Parts: sequence; C-alpha cells; structure tokens
Amino acid sequence: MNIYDIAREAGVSIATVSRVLNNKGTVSPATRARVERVLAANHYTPSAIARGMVSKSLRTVAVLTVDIRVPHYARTAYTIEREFSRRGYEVILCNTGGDREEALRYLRAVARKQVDGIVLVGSVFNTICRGAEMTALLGKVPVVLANGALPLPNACSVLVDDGRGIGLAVEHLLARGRRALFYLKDKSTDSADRKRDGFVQALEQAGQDPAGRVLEIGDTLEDGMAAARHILESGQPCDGIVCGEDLIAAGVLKTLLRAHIPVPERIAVTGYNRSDYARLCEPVLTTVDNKGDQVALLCVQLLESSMEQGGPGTSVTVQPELVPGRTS
Amino acid sequence: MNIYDIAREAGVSIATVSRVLNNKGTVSPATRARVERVLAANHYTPSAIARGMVSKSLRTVAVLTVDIRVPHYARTAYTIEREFSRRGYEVILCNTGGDREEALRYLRAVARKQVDGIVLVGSVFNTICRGAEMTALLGKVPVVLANGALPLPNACSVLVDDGRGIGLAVEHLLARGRRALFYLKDKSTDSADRKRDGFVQALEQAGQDPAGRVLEIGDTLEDGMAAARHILESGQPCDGIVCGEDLIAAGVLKTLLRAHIPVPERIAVTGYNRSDYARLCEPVLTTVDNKGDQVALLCVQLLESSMEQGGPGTSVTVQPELVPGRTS
DNA sequence: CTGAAAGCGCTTACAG
DNA sequence: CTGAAAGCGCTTACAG
Repeated sequence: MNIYDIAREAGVSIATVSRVLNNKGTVSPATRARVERVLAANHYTPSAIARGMVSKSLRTVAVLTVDIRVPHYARTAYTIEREFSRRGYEVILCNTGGDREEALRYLRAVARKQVDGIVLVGSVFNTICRGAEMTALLGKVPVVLANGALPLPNACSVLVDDGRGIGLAVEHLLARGRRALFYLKDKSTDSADRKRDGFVQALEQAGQDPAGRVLEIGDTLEDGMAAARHILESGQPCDGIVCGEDLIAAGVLKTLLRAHIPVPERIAVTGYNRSDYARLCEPVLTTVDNKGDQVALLCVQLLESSMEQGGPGTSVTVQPELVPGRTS
Repeated sequence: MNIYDIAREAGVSIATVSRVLNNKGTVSPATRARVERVLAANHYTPSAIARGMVSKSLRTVAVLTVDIRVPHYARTAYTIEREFSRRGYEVILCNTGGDREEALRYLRAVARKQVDGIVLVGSVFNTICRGAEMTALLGKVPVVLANGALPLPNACSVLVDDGRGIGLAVEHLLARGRRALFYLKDKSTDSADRKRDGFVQALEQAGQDPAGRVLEIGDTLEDGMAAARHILESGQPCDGIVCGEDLIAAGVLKTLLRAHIPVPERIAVTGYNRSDYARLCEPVLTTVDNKGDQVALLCVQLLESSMEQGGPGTSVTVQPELVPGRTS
C-alpha cells in the first residue's frame, strides 16, 4: 500500500496525499478529511526509505562505543538513545571494541546509510580516529565525542575533567590523613592518562613524591585483586589505593577483605564512575561521579544543534564530583 | 558523487558500474578495472537508501529491550549487535522501558524504515505485545523473542527454562541441608512468574510447604536489602534466601553482612543471571547462569534464517546452569 | 559483454 | 487549493 494506492482510493493526486501526510502546503478541510480516512482505513505506513531518497536523511544517528557491556558505556548509550528517540531519530549501535578497523567498518556502513550524525563514546576514539579514510568518513557529517576531542572542524566535544576527578579523590584521602597512596591506572587511553596525571599532580601539590606510586594494570576485577595483593606483598607502606575504575576498586576491596585488612581504617579505597559496582560493594565504595548522564545529554544537544543549524564544533567540559562512601 | 558521475568518468553506462559494484552479471576484465579505478579515485560511497529503494531493505534489524543499562540486557544486546554486524546488518537500539506505548512508537518507526527483522529481548514483551496494531506491526516482518514467545506465525522464540534455573538453586540448597528457604520474586513478568513457580515446585517436590515462602519485591539493590531486613526482623526461621536476580541477592548479602550474620554458615544466598554483580560480591555469590550469550546467538541465527528463507517460527529452549560461589 | 529504460515511493517546485 | 511532472540514486529485466 503506497501513496499511489491512497491517492487513487481518495480520488486525489499523490501530491495532495503527501501534503496531508506532512502537514505541508494547503489542503481543503474536506479533502484532508477524506484522505485521512483512507490513510487510517488502510493502516498506511509511509516509506522512510523513499522519503530519505529525496531528503537524503533517514533520521538516524550512529553511536560508536567500545563495548556496551561496560556499565558506564551502557548508561551513556542509554541516555543518548532515549534523547534521540524523543527527537524523532533512531540510533544505530556499534560495539567497536576500541578497534580501529572495526570502527572503520562501522563508519563505512553508516556513511552508506547517510546517518545524520555520529556520536563517539569514549576517549579511545581520540586515538583511533586518525588517518585519511577516518578523517574523510568523519568529516562529512556532524560528529560529537563523549569524553574526547578530534581535530576536525565539524566535531563537537563533551569533555570530563578526569584529571580533576582523580585529584578530588586524592585530596579527599589526604585531608583524612592518608599519606601513602597508590594509583591503579587502567589501559592506555587519553582518559586513563589524564587520570594518572591528576593523581601525580595532586600528590605533588601536597608536597609528596609520586615516584613509584602509579601501577599500570588491566581493567578487570581480577586485575584489581592482583594489584592489591601485589601492594600488600611488597610490604611498602600503603594507607590508600586510588583506582581509575570502580571495577578495579571492587577487586582491590575484595583482596583487602579476604586478607582481613580493615577498610578504611588501615587502607582506604576509592573508585571512579559512580557505577552500580560502587553501591554493591560492602562497605560501599567511595567513588567519583563522572556525570555520564549529563555528558550524554550534552552530546545529544550539541549534535542536534549542529545537525540542524550546522556551525563549527563547540566544546564543553563537565566537572566530576566526589561521592563519599564507606571505604575512605 | 553518484553512479552517474562514475559512469561518465569511466565512459560506461550506470548499469555497468552497478555490475562491478555488486559483482553481478558479467563485466570484461578491462572495463571492470577501469571502473574500479574511477570508483577508488573518487572514494565512491554507494547510497544504501537508493539501493534500499529497490531492494526494500536497508539491511537493518531492530532490537527492542527494556533498558540497556541492565547488565543482562546489555550482554544480550551486545552479542546480537556483534553477530548481526558480522553478517552485514546494522542494529537499531530501542529502550522501551517495558512500556507498551513506547514499544509501539519504536515499532512504528522501524516499520517505516522497513527493518529486515525485529528482536524482542525480555519476557515483558509477551505481555505488552498484544492488540491489533501490535500484531499488525509484528506480523509483517520476521520476529524473534529472547526469553519469550508470541502467538504469531512468524515469531521465533529462544526460551530459557527459568523455572528449572531456580529449581537448580533450590535443589542445591536442599542438598546442602537447608530447610527454611525464602524466595524473593522481582517484578511481574512471565519470566519472574516462571521462576517463582520453579521455586514452589522444587519445594513441593522435596515435600516442603511453600506457603508464605515467596516474597514479592522490586528489582533493585535496595529492595533486596529491605527484604532481607524484613525476613530477619520477622524472626521466622530462615537458612537460605533464593533470589530472582543477582542484584537483589547482592542487596540481601549486604544486609546480612551488616547484621554480622555469617554467610553461608547461617544463611545461604543465591542469585540469578551470572552477572558481574555475582563475581563482585564478597563472598562471591552462588548464581544461575541463564546463558545470555547463547540465547542471543540463537536469536540471531533463528532470525537470520527466517529473514533469508522465511518459514514458520521455530522455538528452542536453553537450559540454565548452577554456578556455585561462596554464599551457599 | 554492455546499454537504454523502467521502476522503486516519495517530495517539491511549478502551473493552473 | 490541487495536479502533472521531474527527480532523488540505485537495480534489474530486456535488447542487442
């Protein structure tokens, strides 16, 4: 059942049907009523493809992220999807695994579909979105990065001051009298580097030597557990462990509890992300809220405005906030 | 840059360009080479919209779920997305919140885009996918349900034997000498009901009276915490709490730990889903693996085959598995 | 092996 | 207020 069938049945031209469908132009009330009746009677569904053929848009945006199973990304993707849905767009989900080739494959696919915009979630895209084809693919459509930035004229950014976020955790621990802190640094993304820098800087500002205080580890629960064991076994003085992710902190906490080390009395622990992991821990983890929902909302707003009005890529920064729990 | 531009530059007809683009029909090696050179030189990107205009497909599937922030749904959506991506489809993500009207809105939107298939993740869709418009929307395209079933000729199902899953947990506890079990039932979906039935049945099979042993609660950590407090304060004998979700079990565990009740010595706890929550708990939660990844993969396989070959809706059932932890 | 032409289902100037 | 016609960028019989 297409627009021709409707037109025939209503005794009008397809142009008129199109007008009532889109509330564009002028249609006499009588004609409109007649067409609407036919439309409803046939459960007519307009073809977004045919419409897209002329408008060059399917009202779709692509969200590229690392892995939707990571709670922080899931939250971000959730808000982005809901907000775009409210605005009449569908969202294509892409789990790139942080892999450059995979990201390229997704970008090629969504370019063919002529998406109206692209959201890149995670600072890993700072690193992998390089090279001629990437730039070409990302250059022809509005782009926004959550927790990242790209040197493209059309790319917007919503940044989180992650260095400051870790700084907050450090200052919090120092203020409570902790003197021998460690930092567990995950992966190697820009964001992870910024957090590490925040740790180092906060220690230096307090007149402490950060040398040997940063441990590079993976980003799993087990990595956190192993790192804590490593610290304990090293015999080095330690009264606080600052972690770059809640999941790592949960692992640390697990090791400490199993070793019957009182938390926070002997060793304090802090996480990052304000995820459910933090609430789940017993005692509840002190963590840093990196404002995932706010970041996601801002991404949608920036992208929407650059999809509709164009304009150069703007950038906003969000400040994280310490959320005290019972591990500090 | 469209197919006409390419044809002109290569000195051939658009039909020939289309042939080399799709490796269809026959093209002389020389012509093919010439066209391919022009294609590459111009970074030609075919329009999926124009292609869809004739094929009636954008090679897209829609995944409707309740809320991607729930880890179990995130895992399912992840696998579905990855598997479809491998097969050359893009995935549209829809967070319905389990709301019928929202689901309808999404279904209307993806019907206009003529998606090739629809995946419904969660047994809530058993309940909300009723009514004329729903049936019409779901009737014209291959549909598969993860953990659910629909009385439609074209709908496939991948079911999880959730009743059996809870039964496994109960039998496990009974085998370890527990005699006073409670079941914490979440929400009211078909799946939650089946789990409750599994609990009741397993108790009866063991010759126990299930009366008063099932508590209906919400599905949050706090609900689990409150339910455990309620049980403790009631003074009723209790040496095991079976939960319908890991998150609830985590809440129960939290309350028990805070009350200094030895787990599992005095009260055992089991969860459901084999989520990260279970691993995070200390002690690690005994849980039931409801095979989310396997379910997701089967969904993709069923949907793919019914998208390509049509055929009636088939149904498969997956058996859950007990994963012993340290809380039982 | 290759090309001319029709057709997919809409929207949008342009006439009237 | 309404309709005829062109055009969006492809694929696909059909001829040759």
